[in-house]
Amino acid sequence: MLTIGQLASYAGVTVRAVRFYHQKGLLPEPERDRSGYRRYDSAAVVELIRIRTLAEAGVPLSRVRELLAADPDAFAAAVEQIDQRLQAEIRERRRHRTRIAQLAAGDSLALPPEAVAYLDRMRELGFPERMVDAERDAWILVAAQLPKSMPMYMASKRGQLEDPTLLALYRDIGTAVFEWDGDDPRLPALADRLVASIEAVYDEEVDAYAADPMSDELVALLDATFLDATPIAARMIELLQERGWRGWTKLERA
Amino acid sequence: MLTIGQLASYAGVTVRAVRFYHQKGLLPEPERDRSGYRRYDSAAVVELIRIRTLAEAGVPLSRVRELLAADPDAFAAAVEQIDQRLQAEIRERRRHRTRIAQLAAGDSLALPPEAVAYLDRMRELGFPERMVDAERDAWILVAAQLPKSMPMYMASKRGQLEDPTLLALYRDIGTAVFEWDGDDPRLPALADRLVASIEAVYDEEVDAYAADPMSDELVALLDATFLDATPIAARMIELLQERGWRGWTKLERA
DNA sequence: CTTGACCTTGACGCTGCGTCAGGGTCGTAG
DNA sequence: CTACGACCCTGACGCAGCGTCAAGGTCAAG
Repeated sequence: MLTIGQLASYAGVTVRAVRFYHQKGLLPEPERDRSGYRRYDSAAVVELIRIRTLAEAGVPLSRVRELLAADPDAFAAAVEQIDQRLQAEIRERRRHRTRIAQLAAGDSLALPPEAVAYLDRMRELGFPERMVDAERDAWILVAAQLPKSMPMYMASKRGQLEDPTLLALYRDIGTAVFEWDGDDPRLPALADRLVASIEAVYDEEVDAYAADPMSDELVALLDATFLDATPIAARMIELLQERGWRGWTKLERA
Repeated sequence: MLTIGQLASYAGVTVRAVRFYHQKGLLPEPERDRSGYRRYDSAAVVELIRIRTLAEAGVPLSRVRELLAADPDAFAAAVEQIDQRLQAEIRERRRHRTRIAQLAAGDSLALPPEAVAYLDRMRELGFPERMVDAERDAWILVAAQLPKSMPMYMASKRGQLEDPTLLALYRDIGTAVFEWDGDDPRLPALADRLVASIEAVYDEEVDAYAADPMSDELVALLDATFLDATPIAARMIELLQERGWRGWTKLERA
């Protein structure tokens, strides 16, 4: 007759695990000897090895109990289901791997590759780091809500970076955002240039964006981010409104 | 300013998760409004999305905290380590899949395929089911301790099944095990036949088994299984001893 | 004023055991 | 005979990462 320690070592599990299986009703409690020790026969080793085999195959213990008692058909069906679960877990891990592979660089935390490329292009063009950071944070918010639209947005933004007029405008907006006060006298002129560029592209862009529209909440969040980020925000929105454009993130003709 | 519910929905997590991240120090507790509600700015959304991105990539929360604060080099090293872990988990699931694939048939619970094949061959040859079951349980014990030796054991056993003399002996032992009493008068004659077959193969088999020897404990366990299983066991061991062979599972010249 | 949707803290539940704590028991060695 | 180390016993807490009540307070709309 075996003690619990011997049983456990034959089956390759810990003593604690054996007691746990007793508690869960997976393995029947054996007779006790006169000092209260559990005493097992060799059949218990076989049972325990069966339990361990299923458990090691990733079967939850609650199902192990069913499986040990199941007829061959039910057993086969259960095995099939468990295999499905394992496959799903493998797919999940694979997705995680590709995801963390993208995390190698700092920006890509929570951003798709095309957004990382866009931010890198901004850096190449000499935009200041804090402007890139602000853009990054805004795009993280968009990517979380509208991941499918990110390629479209990024293609559009990258195109704008290659237009010298727009590029100059962006640079100046960057300077204004980080260095000007809300009452800076240069703001109206900047608003004029911005309105001109909006009017040049608005009609085609609005169609592209309409396919997968931002929720009102996301628009409000991005507007709030802008207002939090710079003292010129409120004034700039006012100036745009005076010029016939309402909003910021999602501009509309007033 | 956002409530906890809005924050959570922007980041795609549950309210409970946000509070949990606060509790774990992953996300700083924000200001409260006059009624005690937490109020968040949009930067909190970005932080929360970062946390969620790492957590979804399978990073344990304790490491998420480090990672959010880590410099790029440490971050890259940590990412590498996490990737290793994911790969290991994938390999583990793959092993589990192959393992449960073997479980499709009942015997293969805890047995390698060659053992299943051996048991199937026994069935083909008309051995009674309970004898096959007894063999199966014994081999489960061996496979748990000496998995690498199973091909060798099974090759040996399968060879023996194809020898007509040994086959007849095995059938008769099976009958004796399940149907005779310990004092059956036919036992001495059966012991004579068994000894003859042992002596025919012992010297070569003993070398094969010596490469990866059974522990004394395993031998004792298998002997105990035999003694538990049939009333003829004790007498048979006696008769073998009279004929110069000690033991059962592991026979030695006395 | 009521309703229903939110917010608050606190506590327990889940898996599969690991790890004390605070005992008793066994076998062997001195 | 006693001491020692290696076992055994039960009971309880701990772990991750939240989900899910419980028992309230708050807010916006009708």
